[in-house]
Amino acid sequence: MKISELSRRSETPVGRIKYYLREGLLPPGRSMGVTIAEYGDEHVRRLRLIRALTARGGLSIAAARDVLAAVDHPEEARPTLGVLHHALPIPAESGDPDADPEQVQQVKALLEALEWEISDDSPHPRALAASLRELKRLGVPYGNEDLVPYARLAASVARLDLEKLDGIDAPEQLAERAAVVILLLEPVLALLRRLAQEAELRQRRTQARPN
Amino acid sequence: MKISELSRRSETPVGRIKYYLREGLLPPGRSMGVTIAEYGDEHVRRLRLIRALTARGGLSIAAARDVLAAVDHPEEARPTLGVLHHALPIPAESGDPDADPEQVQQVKALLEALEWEISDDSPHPRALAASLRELKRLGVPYGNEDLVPYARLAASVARLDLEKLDGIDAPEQLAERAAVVILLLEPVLALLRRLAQEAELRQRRTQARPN
DNA sequence: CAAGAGTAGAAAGTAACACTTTCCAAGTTG
DNA sequence: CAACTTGGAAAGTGTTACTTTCTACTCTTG
Repeated sequence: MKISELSRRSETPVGRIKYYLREGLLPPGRSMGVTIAEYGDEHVRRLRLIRALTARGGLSIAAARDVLAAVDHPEEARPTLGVLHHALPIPAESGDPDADPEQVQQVKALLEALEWEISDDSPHPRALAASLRELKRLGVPYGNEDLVPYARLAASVARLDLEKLDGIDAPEQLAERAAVVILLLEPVLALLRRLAQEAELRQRRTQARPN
Repeated sequence: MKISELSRRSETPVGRIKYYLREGLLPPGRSMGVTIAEYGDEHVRRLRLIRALTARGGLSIAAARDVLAAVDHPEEARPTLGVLHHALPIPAESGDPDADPEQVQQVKALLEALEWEISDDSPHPRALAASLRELKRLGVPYGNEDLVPYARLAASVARLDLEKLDGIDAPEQLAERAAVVILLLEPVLALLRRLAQEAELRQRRTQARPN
C-alpha cells in the first residue's frame, strides 16, 4: 500500500501522515526505493490509535508519542500499566509544582486508610494533593471523610476496568488496549457522571414536590 | 484596592488581569476617574475561580466565560445545574459531529434501562455515543451490559456530588460551587481511578503468586 | 508645583502547538 | 516522453492565551 492509499483508507490527509512520521508517532513503511515505501494494515490501525489518543483523548503529540512508545515496548522493567500510568499525562496537572505539605499528608493518610499501596515514584498522589489544595482555596474543601466514599467507588470502577482487560492474552495487544481503556473511558465516565447528576436531580425534584 | 494591589493579592500579573477584563471574565472595578478604578475582595475571589476553571479545569477562555456567565445569572429559565451542564464543555468532544445511529440507539437504550430521564437538548448522550463509537472502532467495544455497572457507580458518585451541594443555602454561591464541584472533581475522580487501578493490580499480583 | 510613579485602555507582539503548504529531485505510469 | 506520484525537508498558517509596548492621563511626594 502506498501513502496515497493509506491516506484514503485511514481518512487522513497525506500531509498529516507525513507529519506523524516525522514526529515518530507512526513507524515508517518498508522503503522500496528512494521515493516509495510500502505501508500495511498495521499503519491504518496505528493511525486510528493516534487519532483516538489525540483528538478524542486530548493528548498532545508529545504525550501521544510517549504513550505509543510505552505501548510498543511493554516489557521494559515495569509492568504495562505502570509504564502507561507514567506516560499518560495527568488530568489537569499544569503549572504549580508546589507540594503543599498539608494536602500531601492528607493524601498519604487517605491511601493508608484505603490500604492502597502506591509506588513512590507515582505522580498521581502529588497531582491529587494539588487538586485538593485548589478545591480548598476555592472554599470547597474535601476531607478524607468525603474522599473515602469516592475512592471506594473508584476501586469498583478500577475492578471493572481490569476485568475488561483480563480477557486478553496477547501481550502486545494488552498494552494498546490498556491505553485505550484507561484514556478513552475517562470521558465516558465523566459523561455518565453528568448524566447521572441530571437524572438524580430530576428525581429529587419530583420527590420533593410530589405533583 | 487598586489594580496593583489586586495583582499582588491574587498573584496574577497586571497584564493578565487586564486581559481577563477585556475578555469579560472579570467584571470591571468601580471607575473612580479616567485612570483609576477600585476593586474589591470579590475580584480576588473571581480571579481564583478563573484560574481554577482554566489552569486546573482545562477550560478555554471562551468556555470559562460561558460558565461564569451561567454562574452569574443562575435563574435564567433553567435550573442551575442545567445551565452549567450546557456551559461546561464536554469532555473529549472535538470534531466529528457524525451521529452514528447505532451508538445513538445504544445510548438511548442505556438511559431507558437505567430509568434516567435526560432532557432532549442535553449534549451528553450524543457525546457518549461518539466516544462509544471510537472505542468500538479501536476494537474495544462496550455494550450496555458493560456500561450499566459503570453507570450505577456513576449514579453513586452523582449522589455524593449532590450531597456536598445540599448544605448550601445562598443561591448565588450554589452556582459557583456547583461549577467547581462538577469540573474540578473530574480530575480528582480520574486520579482516584488510576490510583485504584494500581492498588488493585498490585493486590491481584500478590494474590495470584503468593510469595 | 514639578518629577516620578501608577493607571486605563488599546494595539501590537509572542511562544507553543498541530498541522498544511510549498518545493524539490527522483521514480513510475500511460 | 509527458504527466503524475512519492519521500523528504522547509517554510507557512491559524489559534490560543497571554505579554509587551504605547499613549495619555492622574495622583502622590518632596
